[in-house]
Amino acid sequence: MAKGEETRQFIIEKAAPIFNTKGIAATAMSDIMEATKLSKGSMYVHFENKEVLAFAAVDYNMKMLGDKLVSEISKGKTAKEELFAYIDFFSNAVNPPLTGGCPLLNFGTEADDTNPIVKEKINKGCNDNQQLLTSIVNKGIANGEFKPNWNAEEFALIMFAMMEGGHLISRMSGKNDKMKIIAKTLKNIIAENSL
Amino acid sequence: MAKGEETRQFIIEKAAPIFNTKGIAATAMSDIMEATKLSKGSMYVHFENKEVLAFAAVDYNMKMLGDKLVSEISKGKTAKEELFAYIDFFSNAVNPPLTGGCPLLNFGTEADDTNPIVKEKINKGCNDNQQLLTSIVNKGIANGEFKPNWNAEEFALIMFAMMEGGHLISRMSGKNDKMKIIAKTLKNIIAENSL
DNA sequence: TTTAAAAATGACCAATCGGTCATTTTTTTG
DNA sequence: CAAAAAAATGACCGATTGGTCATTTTTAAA
Repeated sequence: MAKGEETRQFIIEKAAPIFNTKGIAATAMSDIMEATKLSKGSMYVHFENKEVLAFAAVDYNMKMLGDKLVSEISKGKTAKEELFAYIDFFSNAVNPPLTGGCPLLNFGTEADDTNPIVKEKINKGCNDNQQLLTSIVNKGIANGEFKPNWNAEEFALIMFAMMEGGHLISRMSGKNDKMKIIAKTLKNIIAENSL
Repeated sequence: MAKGEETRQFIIEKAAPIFNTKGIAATAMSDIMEATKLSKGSMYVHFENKEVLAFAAVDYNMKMLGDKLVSEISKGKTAKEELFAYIDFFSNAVNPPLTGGCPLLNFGTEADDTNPIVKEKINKGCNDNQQLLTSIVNKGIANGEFKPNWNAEEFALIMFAMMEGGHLISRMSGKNDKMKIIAKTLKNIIAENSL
């Protein structure tokens, strides 16, 4: 990797958790300068403005989360184990896999009325998550693991919505008890649809 | 109402939807000045600083939403109708009852790592919503409307989480189809637990 | 090793931020 | 109606914002 691209990636890595924690509007370029120990001029060598850096940070956060998620899911041997791995992966909202919590929730609520580009990125992230869940359920149906009449898309939607809502609730309370109940409920639904 | 209190309320009313749309950090006092057509000095007669105004705006948004919600719910004659009214009330995320969408989602995700006071306000809002749902279900159980073994608290949690998650999903897509599926699913669960 | 290109620097800029305050205007009170 | 109190004004302040650019330093190519 050329030096320029190396620095660019380094800046994104340092900026991503700051944007995810403070939000795009509340994050100043000076915050990134402090985190990277780089000068202001250097930042603008690699990013034409703050917005472009924010876009890259949003992408990076989503990719990191997705990679970690896929890595966890791939440990499951059956469709059921994969769904359980998904649930467990997001079940600790107090100490989430990403600094600042779920980027879909964070950037989505900030962007929804102000930033159509970020909004569309998050929309894609939501759809990707649901499609991932849908495909796991459908695989399990094809496997003979799950009941053939189980509505995969509908379950994927319900599960994703419940986990995002649970994430919000748990982060507000600073406690994980309600997320645990949601996880348990989802696992029960999966068990009910297992053969 | 004294003139001072009148102006104070007027400022809050104008500021509330702006904060709920743009977020606390991204809302400038100049935005409020423009919306109220009041001078900067006047703002600081009624609010010692922006943070205090933001607190008042958060409270106002939550109270407005709660009042509208209670007003809708009170139209229901049975516990089941009340739950359905709750669902319908929040089912249009594209044109939500409050400008900017759900303040619990908006302020919660902005405040979670940066503003403990707002965070606690939102935490209380989440708990109040769940308690409201819990009490409706318990009333229905006492009524003989619902199955006596239905876990009211657990359902309240699941329903609230699903609606918040659905709200996020629908606002990102700009479409209401998935929120409708969530509403239908919740109504099915209620029907299954009805006698 | 020389040289051209890329990267890094930090002083500098205009605009905007939250906030203050002496002054004027309006409202309330006696 | 007069006097006191409260409310409203807008010029002004220092700090910070995102962003620029001439200059220096580092890297890569010949």
